[in-house]
Amino acid sequence: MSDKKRLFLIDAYALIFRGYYALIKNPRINSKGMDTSAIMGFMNSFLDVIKRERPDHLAVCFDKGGSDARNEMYEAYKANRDETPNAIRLAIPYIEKILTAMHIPIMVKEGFEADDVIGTLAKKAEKEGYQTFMVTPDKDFAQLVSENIFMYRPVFGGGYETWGIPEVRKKFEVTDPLQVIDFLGMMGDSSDNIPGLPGVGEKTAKKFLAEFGSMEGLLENTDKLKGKMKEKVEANKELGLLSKKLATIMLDVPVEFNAKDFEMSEPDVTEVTKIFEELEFRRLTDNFVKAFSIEAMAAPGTSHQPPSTNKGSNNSLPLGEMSKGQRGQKTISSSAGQGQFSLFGGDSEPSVATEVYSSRKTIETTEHFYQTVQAGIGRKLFLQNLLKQTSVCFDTETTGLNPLTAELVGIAFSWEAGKGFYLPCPDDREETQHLLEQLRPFFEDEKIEKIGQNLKYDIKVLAKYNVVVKGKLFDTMLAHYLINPDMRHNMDVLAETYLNYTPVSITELIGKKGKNQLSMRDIPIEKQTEYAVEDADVTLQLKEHFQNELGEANIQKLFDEIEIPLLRVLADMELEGINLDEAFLKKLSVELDKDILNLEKHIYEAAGEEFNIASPKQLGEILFDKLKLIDKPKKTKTGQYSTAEDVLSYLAKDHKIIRDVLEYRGLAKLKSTYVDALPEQVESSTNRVHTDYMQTVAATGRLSSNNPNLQNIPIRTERGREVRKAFIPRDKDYVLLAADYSQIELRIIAALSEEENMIEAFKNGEDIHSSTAAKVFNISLEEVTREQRSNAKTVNFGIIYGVSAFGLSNQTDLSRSESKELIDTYYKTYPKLRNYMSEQVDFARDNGYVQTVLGRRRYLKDINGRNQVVRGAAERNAVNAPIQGSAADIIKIAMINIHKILSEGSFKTKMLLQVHDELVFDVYKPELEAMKTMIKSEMEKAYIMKVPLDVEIGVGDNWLEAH
DNA sequence: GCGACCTCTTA
DNA sequence: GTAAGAGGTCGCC
Repeated sequence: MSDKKRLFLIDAYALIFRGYYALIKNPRINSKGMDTSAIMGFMNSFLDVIKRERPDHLAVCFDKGGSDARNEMYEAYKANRDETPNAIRLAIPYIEKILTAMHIPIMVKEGFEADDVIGTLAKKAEKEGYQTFMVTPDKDFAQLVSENIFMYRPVFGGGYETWGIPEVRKKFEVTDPLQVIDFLGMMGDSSDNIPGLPGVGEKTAKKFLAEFGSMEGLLENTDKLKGKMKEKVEANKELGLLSKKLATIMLDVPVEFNAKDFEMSEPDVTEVTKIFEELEFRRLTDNFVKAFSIEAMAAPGTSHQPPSTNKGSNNSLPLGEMSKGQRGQKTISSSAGQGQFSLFGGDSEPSVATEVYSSRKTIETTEHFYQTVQAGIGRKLFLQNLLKQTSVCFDTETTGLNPLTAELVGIAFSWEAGKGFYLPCPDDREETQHLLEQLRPFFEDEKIEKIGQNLKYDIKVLAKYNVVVKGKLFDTMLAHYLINPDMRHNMDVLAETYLNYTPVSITELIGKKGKNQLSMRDIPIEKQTEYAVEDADVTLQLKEHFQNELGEANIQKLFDEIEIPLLRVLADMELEGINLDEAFLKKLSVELDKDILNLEKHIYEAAGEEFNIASPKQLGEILFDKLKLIDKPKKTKTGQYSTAEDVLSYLAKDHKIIRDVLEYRGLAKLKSTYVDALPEQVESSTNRVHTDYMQTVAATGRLSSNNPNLQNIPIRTERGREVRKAFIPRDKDYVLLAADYSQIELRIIAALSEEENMIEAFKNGEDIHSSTAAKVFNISLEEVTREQRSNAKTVNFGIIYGVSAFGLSNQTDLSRSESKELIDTYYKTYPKLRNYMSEQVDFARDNGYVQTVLGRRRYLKDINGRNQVVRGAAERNAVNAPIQGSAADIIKIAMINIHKILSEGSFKTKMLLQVHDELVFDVYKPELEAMKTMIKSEMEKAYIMKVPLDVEIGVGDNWLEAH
């Protein structure tokens, strides 16, 4: 890098938009319901640039009031851009506030776009001998690139690329970056509403530039063109010249480049931290500190003093002193000078940095009394005291995350905020068992309420020691899931959000996961105590917080009668596991391998070379660049060719290679995801597969399953279905029983909407899709064709998801207008269904949430949003969440009741799996008839509505047969 | 080794 | 159009 001074000019809006849309699928929402994606996205990029580049000079440039000049030239200019999303408009003042607090120069010029401001400044700085980096993803800026002016472009997937003259030449196939203007003028830009020349796209524009060098060159030489293109270009000369003007970044904005104004200076750390905390940003504080500490190094004289700390001042407790000694060295308050805090050189420790600047409380700034209880008289007294309590929070510490194999390391207890006890477990398993026998009276006391975060885990761990946790339970994770299902529920987040407290981080304690990660057992007992008791203490405090909120949102009943009892049910199912026929899968794997190799051979032959078929990138290049199977291949959002199923299926009938690729894909997926992966997941200690049900992940109230996911085992295709044969009963005395709710979601929507036409059909036991077809097409049930039924079925499902004519036509052979007609007739047939749907949307608009039959809520923050797309999604959620969620509620009730009957009746039959509308059981053969009746009846009467629920029972020697 | 992206599996 | 989890590739650190 040359020793020239460097200026970074940041295109604020471009980075804000990019940040916002990058997170659109998974927007960051804080506890106040504010969408902070745009702020977060922008700040991440911004701090990243500073951290990477340590610029001497920089400015962030905003637009204000749009470009007067361009609006004058062309009134449609940027007119039909989508309206700025609300979240972005709200973000701007925050971003300005943060930048101001950071003392970052902000450039705005009323009546000019940021492009023009940046362009003008870049050129002026160049004259002063600066190297300028324009930080923007917007390719329009390429026209400004020169020997000393560069584009600094964030790329998807992280990192940046610098575009100098060679890069621009290559990207745009031009000799001079100025030709980028001609390029943009020719092909136009829909997002900026630059019209461009009709019929000219990227390819043609490049061709024209290569031949004529510029827009003017092209327009003077239209006689060299032929056919349609000639006519079009000649007819649009004016438009071409205008487009070029619109695409030209102006270099005469009345702004001055005074180097002094662009110098980096010391930020107001307290203020920045305050704003971040208000927004509930956590990791960003790390990044901020990191980015600016480096700058402190580069510019001696600036130093960053932390806000006043009272660290350690009131720590008179023994444990506090221990930790003070451990941590003192890392904190700035104990270091002599500013150099100490430099993170220069790469050995940075972000978590430490956060601590220094955060005003959040930590174990070091909070008075606490955490005590280690060793064997002997102390423990005896502790146990006596423990049994006197009515409500106790506990937390187990183990050697790992798998409760089947993890060993207890210690147990923490707390029943008063700020206080708690830790009982370390001996390394020896038998001695630990002995300790647990002493604790058994506590755990099995029905009268003592047990509080915890993710109690399912602790209950499973203790079950392995034959200890049953009895009595009332309060799980803070479940409570928060009901309070706000769209947020995350891990304890660190909850503590920071609700208690303004940062708990000791587990990674700080045992290291990042991977080769060097320690086990809790390797940590000194004093440290274990701090960490474990803090968890119990924090959880106890969270409980106080959440208890009130449950009442306020009317979800107490749902919590007490569904989620809490279900936790025990799930723990039992997970501990039970399911038997897997490994030999069968092994055989299947060999067969698949043979077929895959064969397909590979055919594909390589057709392609004329060997390549990685599993790489969408390589596959796309072979199919569309080399074999040119199609003129205009569809691209993904990252600019790769799309090789997705629907794209390829469309081509399949004409090309054998495509059919082979699709089959290859199917088989490879099957093999890697299921046939080969499942045997790996067999738990050696039980010889069974134990999935982990997540009770707080799905925003609608459904469960999810992982390690392995047993809720997506193939069934649709013949080859895939084979995998189900590998799920088998415990032994020859057992069979598998599968019980499925038939059309539960449609029944729910029929019942909730009180749509008589549909209710009657269900009551009469009609095939609902045929019945719908008969009504919609106005024919008798007997006259319904397969195609009509199939279309009716698609609409029925579509309704549940909030269908559009567009979506429907994509899924059927129907055209867009036929789809629209079908939907219209459908609504006429079932008028109350439509009413119900709009009622849900209205309810959400008025209340901000929708709810299920049991009152489970889902908050829809975008329901009154201005952005069409985002609001549309919220409206579909308003329709779908109560349906999907009510179905989830109902099967949960059934599971709880069935589990109760099975355990109280000491049946040998066990419930093993839940797949949203299906339950799978390992049934002891002598109990089979009783089970069939009991399960069907319990599931059907779990929740009584105006539509009867119907359950289909299947029995077999494997999961497939049971269907 | 980690994360983004793409693709594919289920209800 | 709703709700999930997982595997392979590829670029980044």
